[in-house]
Amino acid sequence: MFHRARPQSIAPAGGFGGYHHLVNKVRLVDVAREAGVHAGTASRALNPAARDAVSRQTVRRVERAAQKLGYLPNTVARGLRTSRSFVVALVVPDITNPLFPYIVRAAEQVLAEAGYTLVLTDTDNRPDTERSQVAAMRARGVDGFIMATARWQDPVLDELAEAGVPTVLVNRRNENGPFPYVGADDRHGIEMCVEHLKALGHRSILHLAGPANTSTGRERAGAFRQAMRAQRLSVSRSVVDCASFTEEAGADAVRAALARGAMFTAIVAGNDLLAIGAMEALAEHGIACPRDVSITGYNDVDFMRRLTPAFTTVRVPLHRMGVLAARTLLRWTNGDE
Amino acid sequence: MFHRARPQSIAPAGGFGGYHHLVNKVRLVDVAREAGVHAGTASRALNPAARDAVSRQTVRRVERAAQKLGYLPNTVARGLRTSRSFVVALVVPDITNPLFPYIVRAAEQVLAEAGYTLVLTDTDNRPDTERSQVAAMRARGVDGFIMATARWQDPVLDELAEAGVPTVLVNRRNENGPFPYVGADDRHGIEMCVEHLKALGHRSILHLAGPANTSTGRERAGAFRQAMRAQRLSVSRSVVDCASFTEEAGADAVRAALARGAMFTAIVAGNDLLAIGAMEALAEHGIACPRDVSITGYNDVDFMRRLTPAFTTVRVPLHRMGVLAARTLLRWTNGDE
DNA sequence: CGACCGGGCACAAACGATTGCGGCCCAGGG
DNA sequence: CCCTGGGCCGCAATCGTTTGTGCCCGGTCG
Repeated sequence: MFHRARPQSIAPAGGFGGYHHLVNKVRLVDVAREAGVHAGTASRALNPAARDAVSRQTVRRVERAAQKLGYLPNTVARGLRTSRSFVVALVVPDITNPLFPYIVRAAEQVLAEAGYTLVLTDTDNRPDTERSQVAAMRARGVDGFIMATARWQDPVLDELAEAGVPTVLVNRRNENGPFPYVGADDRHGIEMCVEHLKALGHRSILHLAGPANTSTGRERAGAFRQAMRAQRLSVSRSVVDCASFTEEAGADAVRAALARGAMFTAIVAGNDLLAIGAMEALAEHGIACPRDVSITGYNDVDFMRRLTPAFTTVRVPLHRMGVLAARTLLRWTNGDE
Repeated sequence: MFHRARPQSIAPAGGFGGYHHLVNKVRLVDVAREAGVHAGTASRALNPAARDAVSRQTVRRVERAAQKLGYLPNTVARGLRTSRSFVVALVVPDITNPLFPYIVRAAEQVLAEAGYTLVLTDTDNRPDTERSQVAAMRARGVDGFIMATARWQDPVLDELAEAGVPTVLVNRRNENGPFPYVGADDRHGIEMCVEHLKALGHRSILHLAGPANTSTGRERAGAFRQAMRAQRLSVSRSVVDCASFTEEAGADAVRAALARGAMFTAIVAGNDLLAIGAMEALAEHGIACPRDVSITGYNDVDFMRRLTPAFTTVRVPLHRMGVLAARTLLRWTNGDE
């Protein structure tokens, strides 16, 4: 049950008027004049990489002047000249999916620390908005992309590859591209689920596979089949495909499986959301979750452990993935290697 | 229970090498040459606002040429000349707080549609990183800020106000500033909670108040007192402060209240997370949640309804808040009013 | 003593788009 | 026939920073 709050919007009386953009009027020339040198010299003095072309004292004078005037370099002008923006774009399919905020947050911290800025774009799971957003970011001159939206066959990634834009894939990857990929070892995770369920005595296990156009979907499915065989368990008709990584898709898949009379005592879901959907569908048929059927999830989204019953799930090092993805991209854009 | 997945990172053999930045080599001059006109003319032809200074046919020729060459205007150069970046910064305290992704997503959609780009910065609830991030964004020349981090007394906001940077507050606001604010009507929401609990027969109600340096914390507390008085219920010693909007703080507050022998049959929590923490602390004392004590939350964070027991909570129109905040900022930066 | 060298700095050309200004041409009116 | 006016377009300055080039000067070596 919930109550609904009234929205509210307070505007200051008299509108917005009265502000002029008086921000940051001090340019490099001003600093140079204050220090009594030419702008070019001031530029070198402030640039650690070119600082050795300037005398010790001049560096100090310029620094002091910059400090005094509160100089902030104009990133736009610099970007125009150097064709580097120190901006990277992070593209996610849906930021409200609790999986992504952790990645976003981690990447942003690493990038900010390195002097980069992160722009976020949410594609709402739509390939066409993904395409247009990526184009917009490229026009904006971002230094690179972290893509969390990879599909197994992904034209957008192909274009990025062809254009040679520094790009790192996270969480999902495409079939064959040149891009570095940062993700968890799904094979191992699924393996653990199957072993866990077998140890509990289960023999007939169903897998709810994520969409086949995502690497996570197909790889977990493949891992499931392999793990089942390794455990000498039957895999015939034990994998059912889900249209997307959502609760609805999970519920639908389970309903379909029940309708065709599938027999199982446990479910390995490709995703936490699928697991929740599965549980709901089972409940519709009077099947209780830990009692009649065991379910494992995937991702260990934070609230999983607060649910009743608590799910067994695979924890994915989301924070570390974000960190790693950002670092990998930085190594690339900074030209190391 | 959870299993832990091994992290994994796949780098393409041979490193990153082999890419050169051959992206978007076509400039306005190229388009102009293709169309047989001067760059200035091409610029006007492509700019809807200046298009009427160019003949019908020239516009067509330029457009065709741009299309053919795949011209994308260089946003950086444009930004340098016009001193507008078409970028707005959205500052959140913690993106993993499930409250914010909805706002982020909504704002980003509105902004993208208007040709703007959203840069996200997560301050990790630290005022100093907030300050430095805002400075960095300003140097980058963003057109405006959407701030979701407002504290009741907030020097960063004061600086933005003094500098005249277009800024809109969302979800939280500061004590007295000139900035438009978009949020829900907390007073009304809390009122509904109190009425709801009273209708259930509760007379001794405890309020877990959020931090006093946030508007949401203090306003909900004020609303609680007012609503209690309106219902002719006692408010003496019925408000207990929490250090932050976290489960731990909620649990601590309830433990403290129990320790000092507070009597209550219901709790109005300032936040869903506080509500969860409260429930856990009660459970420690053998107090069951819907049976012995009723709890209401606030925000209707998505998973609240999956918890057992399901909480009564106040749904806040997060999406609409994001939309409204973005629109408000756009009106400002576009100079309307 | 002249030539050479190199540190330290000024000069000016980029980067790519926008925009005020002025010139050209043609039509229409005096 | 000349002048004017307006539509259309080219010219060049401009945004603020980076960076290649070259001058100047003091010192050292032959």
